[in-house]
Amino acid sequence: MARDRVTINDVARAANVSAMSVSRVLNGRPGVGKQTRKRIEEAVEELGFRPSALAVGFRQGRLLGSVGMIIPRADPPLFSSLAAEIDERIASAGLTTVMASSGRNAERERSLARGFLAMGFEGLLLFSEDDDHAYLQPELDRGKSIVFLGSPPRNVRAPSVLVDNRAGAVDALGLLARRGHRRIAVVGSEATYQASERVAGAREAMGDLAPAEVQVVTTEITTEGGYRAGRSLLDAPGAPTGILCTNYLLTVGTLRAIRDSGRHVEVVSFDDFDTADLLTPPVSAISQDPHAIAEQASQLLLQGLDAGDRDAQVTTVTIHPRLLARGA
Amino acid sequence: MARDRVTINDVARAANVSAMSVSRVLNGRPGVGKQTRKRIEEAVEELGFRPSALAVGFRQGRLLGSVGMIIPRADPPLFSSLAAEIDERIASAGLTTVMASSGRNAERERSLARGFLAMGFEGLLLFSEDDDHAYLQPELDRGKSIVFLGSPPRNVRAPSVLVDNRAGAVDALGLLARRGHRRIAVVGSEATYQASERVAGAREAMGDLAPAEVQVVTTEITTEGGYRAGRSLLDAPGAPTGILCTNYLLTVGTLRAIRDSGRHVEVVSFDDFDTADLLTPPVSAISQDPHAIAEQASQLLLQGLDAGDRDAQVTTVTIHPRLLARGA
DNA sequence: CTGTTAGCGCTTTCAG
DNA sequence: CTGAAAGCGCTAACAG
Repeated sequence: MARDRVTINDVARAANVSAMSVSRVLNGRPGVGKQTRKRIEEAVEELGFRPSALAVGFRQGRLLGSVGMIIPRADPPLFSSLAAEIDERIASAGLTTVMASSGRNAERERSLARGFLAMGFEGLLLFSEDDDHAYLQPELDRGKSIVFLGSPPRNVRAPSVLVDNRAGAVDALGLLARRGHRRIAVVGSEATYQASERVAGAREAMGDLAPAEVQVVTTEITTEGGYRAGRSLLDAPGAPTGILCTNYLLTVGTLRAIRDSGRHVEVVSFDDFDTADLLTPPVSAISQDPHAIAEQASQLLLQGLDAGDRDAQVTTVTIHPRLLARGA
Repeated sequence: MARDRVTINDVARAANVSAMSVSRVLNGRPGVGKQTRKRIEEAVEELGFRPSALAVGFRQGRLLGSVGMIIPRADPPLFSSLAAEIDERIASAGLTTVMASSGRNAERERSLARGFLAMGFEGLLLFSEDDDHAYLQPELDRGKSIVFLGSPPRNVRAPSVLVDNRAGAVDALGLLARRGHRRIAVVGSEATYQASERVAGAREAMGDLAPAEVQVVTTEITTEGGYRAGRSLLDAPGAPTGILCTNYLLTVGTLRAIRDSGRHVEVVSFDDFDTADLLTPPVSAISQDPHAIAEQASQLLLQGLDAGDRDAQVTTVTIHPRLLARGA
């Protein structure tokens, strides 16, 4: 029973009124008698009627109350905590954040971004790993509010909240050098914008660190990749005594490699994580403050939503990550 | 320019054809001449036309290709890894997973669940913390595929993938007892179904553990709550030597309390986490295998989507969590 | 307080 | 190969 969608007309018929009265009741609008209202409410309940958000959205030309957020993956702690923080702020502005993950696939990222906007979401938070965003020009022209997170918009003008990845990497190497390490390694990756910025930062800093030697190993962004990179560093002669890992997963893998090697190696992790202070020895970290990023991002997004048509100047916020020196 | 939504009619006009031909081209359907097709494609490009997913969905009565997933929060590692695993599987079935988090608020959870279904998603994965799901009856009657994760459907029949939380807690206490601990504590919470099941399991097991003494402390599910609970246990006389933490956040907080107290305490964590094996001493864990859960959940969901109208029997899959004994 | 009309953007159906 | 008509469910705008 009730296999077919129950429409507003079914309710109207059951309550012996017009669809308009039902609509008014549904939306809590005045202009319906107490009796009638009651009959309608009963009919709604009876039939299990749910207004089709699709029809409403279609009618209004947009889906009110929702913004989209696209992240590369749901599981890295940074993305998930950022997502949670942003979600909270958007929620307290009375909106719903709808998320999807691109699975680190640019094609999927694009179709999600377009899809969300086509579904009538008026705002989009885009944690992009794509290197061209020109395809979003039409939706920007149409006044959609798009905020880039973590990596800058390419070939398109839009507000963004960025992190100074290079500076973070420089700080991290500085700490290792200050702590007396002379053989330093960087376990990194070129797979994403963030990762390669960090590696680039490390490369830039190398010159200033003499007499310390810095070697860079790149690998895929997985714990396994980190483990292999760590093993290869530690098994070779002249193994490093200090390592910067440019990503959480690489940190975990490298830490396992260090444990298995039995050596004492100091690690700095780009991206802090819950248990960094609990490890022995504690792991120092470059922390991208999720609060700060979430705060800026949600503010920019909400501003963009309000802005309506006037195209405000495009804001870029760059956050300098903090070095959390632990141990020693 | 292009402030207003570009519609299929604008494209049709620009290309000097009817809307139907544009529609055919858009959907890759045959029956359009090469020349015409080309003109239309150019006009689409020119105008930056994007078909309104809202209009299409409305027309078809549903939003094809998407399923919804609701999680309590995006940041706990278990939810985020589960979300990522499920997303992957749904994606390889050619569908998109759209996520939202309830912020641990039952009201929000309901409106999201209804909202997703009202938006025309045909499937919903619900990681619920609500204790009544009768409100979903109408959508189930209408043939929506809803799969419950982690906690059972209440007052409604729907497939679910559950974890035997009690058994996990029993296993964990068993490990501590086997390892010779005679003063054991449980840091838990009654705030959610999962948490209270675990505490209940621990209470059940207490009798069988004599001569060990087991005390239970409940607190809020945050690292701070775990820290406070840990401190209160460790500062009191007869402090426990083994602690079961029934939730990741509680584990982190308790571990900090242990570190600060300078004591040696063995911890078992309900829910494994990346760095559990890297801590000193290593932290044993009760692991809810995200792969297994994701596998079952996505399968049930996809089955439900295919099922159409025939209401198959309602499947409940219960997964027995694994004890990962570490150290010692 | 209540109802009628019209149309949002798209696609199905049926004619040419 | 192409187009005209009709309608999906809902709500503004306008009667009554």
